[in-house]
Amino acid sequence: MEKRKINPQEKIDQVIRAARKLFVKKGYRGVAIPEIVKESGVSVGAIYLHFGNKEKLAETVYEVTLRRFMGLFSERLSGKESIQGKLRAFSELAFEITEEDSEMMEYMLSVRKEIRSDLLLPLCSSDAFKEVQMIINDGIASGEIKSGSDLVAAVSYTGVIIRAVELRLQGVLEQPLQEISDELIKNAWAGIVAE
Amino acid sequence: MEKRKINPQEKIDQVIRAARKLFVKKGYRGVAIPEIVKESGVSVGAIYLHFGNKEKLAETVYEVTLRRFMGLFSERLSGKESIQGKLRAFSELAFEITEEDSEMMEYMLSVRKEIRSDLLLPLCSSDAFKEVQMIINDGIASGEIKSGSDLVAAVSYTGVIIRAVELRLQGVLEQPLQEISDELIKNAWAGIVAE
DNA sequence: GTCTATAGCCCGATAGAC
DNA sequence: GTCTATCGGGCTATAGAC
Repeated sequence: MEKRKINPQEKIDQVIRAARKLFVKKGYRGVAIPEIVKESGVSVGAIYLHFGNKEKLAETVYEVTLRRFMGLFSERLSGKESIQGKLRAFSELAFEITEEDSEMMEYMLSVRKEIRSDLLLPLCSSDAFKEVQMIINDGIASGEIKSGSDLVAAVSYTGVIIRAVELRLQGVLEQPLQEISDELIKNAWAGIVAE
Repeated sequence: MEKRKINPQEKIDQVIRAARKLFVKKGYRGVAIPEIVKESGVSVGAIYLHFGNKEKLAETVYEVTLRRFMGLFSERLSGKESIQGKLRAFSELAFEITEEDSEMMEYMLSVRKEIRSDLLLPLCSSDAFKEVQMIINDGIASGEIKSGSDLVAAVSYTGVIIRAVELRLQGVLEQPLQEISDELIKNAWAGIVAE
């Protein structure tokens, strides 16, 4: 703890942050390694030593971001018991991240199959979506959510939330999402609640 | 009509179609001109003669696709009088294009600011979205849609529809959208209808 | 371990034959 | 008008000094 020799992990984090920022702005192929060098302050050699190549770097950025989001989501979920409360927790987390770490949210929505890697699907279609879908399954089972396809219900609910995030990031929605959070969550819920 | 000399417009269209297909698959920067040559059967020289450069080609692809979508949308809207009917027309058009010309829909959802050009916002945030918002404004004025922010209502409705399209294109939704169209449209409407 | 310098490659755009 | 051959530039990845 007292040793204070420069932490290699710190450099790695700087590279990941810089890379994500640039990927969001210009896309994977639009970002050259020398740009990441300038943005992160870490040299080309160090980047290739730690990440191997550009594609591996992108995959690491993806995994770190995904892990962080799922961690935050789990935290928020704990303690919530009602279906409605869990879905509200998901929505409010999405809104908060959008306002407080818009770069992270923008990255999650913009990751596409630009990279050859087949593993890189848009974050919000993968684990987080599955988690929401399980919550909705429970809601249908308990009768709180109207019966029908559970997938359709999940699409309907998350659609409202994610679209709001997208349009906020694009500047179409000018107020912070927290200010319209209640209205949005009410609409999303109204779409799927049992009458 | 009998002259039958090769139509230059035909070649242009082939290039546009090929370029859009490849842009969807690999992103603007991921596509090299020689690939477009191979896909379209039109030579490098001809492409540069007609489009000037790669960026202009991308802009043309964008404009042509936008114009086509807005045209189809206008057609569908004519004759519809109720607010609910107009919104249904929008939704069903989106679902139909997704199933019958998935490349066009995927392009519309995937166009990002990859190109330097500032004019290229995601299609579904621009004119089509504004059109839907006007319909919703009318609905609020007439009392069919619950009062509140008109933007929020538009976000809520289109969110359900667009998210369904996205997940269908990604293969998460396995049935054709027409089969779940009614359920989706009912959910989207339930989110914003006056009680 | 970390850097800079550069090799090697591929792309966009053009020039000039037909 | 349409083609092919090619140039210059910028990229990723590596080699070798420190």
